[in-house]
Amino acid sequence: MDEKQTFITEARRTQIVNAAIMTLDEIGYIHTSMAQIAKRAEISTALISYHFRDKNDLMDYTLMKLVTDMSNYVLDRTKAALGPSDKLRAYIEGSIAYQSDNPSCHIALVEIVFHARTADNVPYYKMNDDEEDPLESELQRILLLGQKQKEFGDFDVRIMTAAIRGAIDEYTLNGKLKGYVDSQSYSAELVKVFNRAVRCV
Amino acid sequence: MDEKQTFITEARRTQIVNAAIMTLDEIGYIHTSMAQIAKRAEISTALISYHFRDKNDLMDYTLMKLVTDMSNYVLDRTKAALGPSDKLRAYIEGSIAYQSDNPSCHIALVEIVFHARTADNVPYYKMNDDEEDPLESELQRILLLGQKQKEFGDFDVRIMTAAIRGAIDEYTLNGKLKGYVDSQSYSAELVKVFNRAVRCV
Amino acid sequence: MDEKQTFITEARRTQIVNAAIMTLDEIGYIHTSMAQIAKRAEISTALISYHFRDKNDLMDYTLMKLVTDMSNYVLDRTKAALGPSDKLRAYIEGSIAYQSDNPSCHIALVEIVFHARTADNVPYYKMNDDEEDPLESELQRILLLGQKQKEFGDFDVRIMTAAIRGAIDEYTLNGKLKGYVDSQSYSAELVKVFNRAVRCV
Amino acid sequence: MDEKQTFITEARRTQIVNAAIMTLDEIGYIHTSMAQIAKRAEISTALISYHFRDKNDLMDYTLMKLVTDMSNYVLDRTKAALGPSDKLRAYIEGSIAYQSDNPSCHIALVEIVFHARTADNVPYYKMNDDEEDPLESELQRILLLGQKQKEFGDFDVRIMTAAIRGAIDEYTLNGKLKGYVDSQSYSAELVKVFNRAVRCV
DNA sequence: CATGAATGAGCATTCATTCAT
DNA sequence: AATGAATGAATGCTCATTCAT
Repeated sequence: MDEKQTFITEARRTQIVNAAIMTLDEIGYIHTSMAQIAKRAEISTALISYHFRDKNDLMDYTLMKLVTDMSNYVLDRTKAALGPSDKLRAYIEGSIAYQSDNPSCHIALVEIVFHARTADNVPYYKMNDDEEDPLESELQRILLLGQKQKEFGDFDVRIMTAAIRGAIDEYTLNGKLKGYVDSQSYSAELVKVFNRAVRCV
Repeated sequence: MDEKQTFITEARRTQIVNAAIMTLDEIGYIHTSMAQIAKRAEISTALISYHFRDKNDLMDYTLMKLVTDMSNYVLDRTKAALGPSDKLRAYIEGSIAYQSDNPSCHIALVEIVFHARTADNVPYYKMNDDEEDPLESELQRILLLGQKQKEFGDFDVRIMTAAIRGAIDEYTLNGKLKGYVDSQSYSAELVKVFNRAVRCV
Repeated sequence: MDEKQTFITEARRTQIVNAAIMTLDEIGYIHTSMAQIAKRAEISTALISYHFRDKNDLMDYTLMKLVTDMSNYVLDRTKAALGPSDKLRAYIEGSIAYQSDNPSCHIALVEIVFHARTADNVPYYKMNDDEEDPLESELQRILLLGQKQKEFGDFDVRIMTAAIRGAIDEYTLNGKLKGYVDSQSYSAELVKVFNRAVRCV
Repeated sequence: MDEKQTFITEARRTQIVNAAIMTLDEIGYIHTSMAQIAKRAEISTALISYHFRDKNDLMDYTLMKLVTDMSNYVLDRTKAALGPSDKLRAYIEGSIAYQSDNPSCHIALVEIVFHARTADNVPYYKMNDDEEDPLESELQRILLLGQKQKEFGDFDVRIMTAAIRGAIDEYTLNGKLKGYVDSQSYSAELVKVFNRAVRCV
């Protein structure tokens, strides 16, 4: 019985989170009200309040799920690749492929990150907590490995990490870019760019 | 008389826009209501409505001012630099210096870009209109010049532009980064990274 | 359960509509805000928004109810009367009796008709749509019947209809009149007047 | 000098009143704000406040002008007519002709009468003050004359007055009617109707 | 577990009016 | 005489949340 209830509860939470993602993608964070999410989930708003403490709780949970999904997607590819160069390629290609394969999810993720704020009103994108971002760590690990194996030259790993990730995210954050190149070309060219950047003479 | 009145009006508009920037920085786009802006400007909300058609008008005007300010700041530096490599350095250093010299302005800019939407609910960051971004054009011009003068190698200019700008913006958009490196170090390292990326053998 | 919920909702809507009628009568259309209606209904304004799409929706619904009520009141009397002359008498007496028996309702009706406007800003009283007014139709039917049965003479039915209805409404629309004659005398005299008018030699 | 100022003042008041009439006709009482009137008069709202104590004062003054205009229009015709029957015809025809010759004025008049309220919130149309309406008095005088000269039969003069005036006003207040008959036909038929009604055997 | 009903707080905006100039 | 600037109050409406059922 208890198990069954938990199962139902879990299913509901998933259903709500998926509706939240749809809503975020379709109408953006600002217009994403409990009512809009409830409409898409075909349930009442009160039921959302029942399953999540408040709107913030729902957004946090949704963000977590989105981050985890994306991480798994990319990490699967980097783990499978052999050697730092190949792993770097897998990282870049995987990241951009995720964006174009799951556009709704990536838009939802962006909408939350840039709109949600902590209780003290600190925006998520400014946050500097101790929680580690698995994708960031993975990229750092790849770059360090490359330096250790002398495949890569000398550079500040965290800054290179930031540069690569910024360049990757630009594809979602820059509407004009999408109109100019498809995701595969962008990712292929980015691999070349950072291959050069990483290999100092 | 007419001049004086225009002066008063212009001063008020400036005051309101500055209050809007403060508000966006402090509490974020979502909580930036007319009332909050008015509070910071120490005027009534009705006075904002008197000087701006509506909230959207105020936000657009504010965005325009922020974009223009930042563009001028960076363009002043790139125009002064000689030769593609130096211009590229000036572009990167200028962009990041602006962010750290005018943190409120840059946050306000980010808040508007990622939250504001057109009448058809298209987010500004997804927009793909014909209006050219002077900073983007300048960077493209610099890269083309470098290629023409054989100082830079062969690469897709628009993609390289996107990569550089993404890497630059990462400094504002990634809270952890700021905790790790100061803006000068980040900008210095970024210059090195893209110097290598741009110079193919 | 479903029935009960519908019952509660219907009761609330009725309560709100009645409060709207009271408000219209007491302070007139212009001052009839959601807040004033809510105050009289002793509920929150948000609850009105919950039960009606918007203010216009509430006003339309209220108007419909008022028109229906008045129509039923008068039509009950004309249907019961036999022969054109008697029906005409019943129409005039019924119409004026309704006004004096339900003064709030009739004032509310007048306030809506003369103040409400369509989305294109056309006042209801100027509207010329195809929807038929049951009271107007009934009066036309009575007059036609009288002509067919040679009880009435020759005249333009629609114009006579307008004249009779205008004379009836004058009792509500002319404050001085009420101070001079009671409704029964007015209605009795009107019957005489139009009996003569209708019976041409 | 004083005279000149008074002249200017009077001209301004007239200009404002005319703008008010235009506004009332075009967008209705509810939307007739000081700003809308000022826009049409091509002056500032403050100037309206300077020339009229408040909005109510302006509306009262406008109503007075409209009533006077219409009265003069009709009275000119009834005074010129000879004999009760002819005067009655002149009254009905004149009233309806005014409506169709000065549609904006008549609409403005209706809009004020049905929307404006005294300080104690009594609607103008319900008012029962001692001030006499020159048109009402004239019609009563005509009917009394007819009875005295035995041209008209026996009936309550004030009620007949109300009936005639109600029937006349119906032409403006009933949008469908205008779609069905032109004003001349309506007025001709009304003359016939009340000729019969007035002449008892 | 799920909902309809209900609310208080907040929103952008409009308005008549005032006042210094 | 005329205006632009300014305001407080009020408007219709939306929202996240609560609660009895």
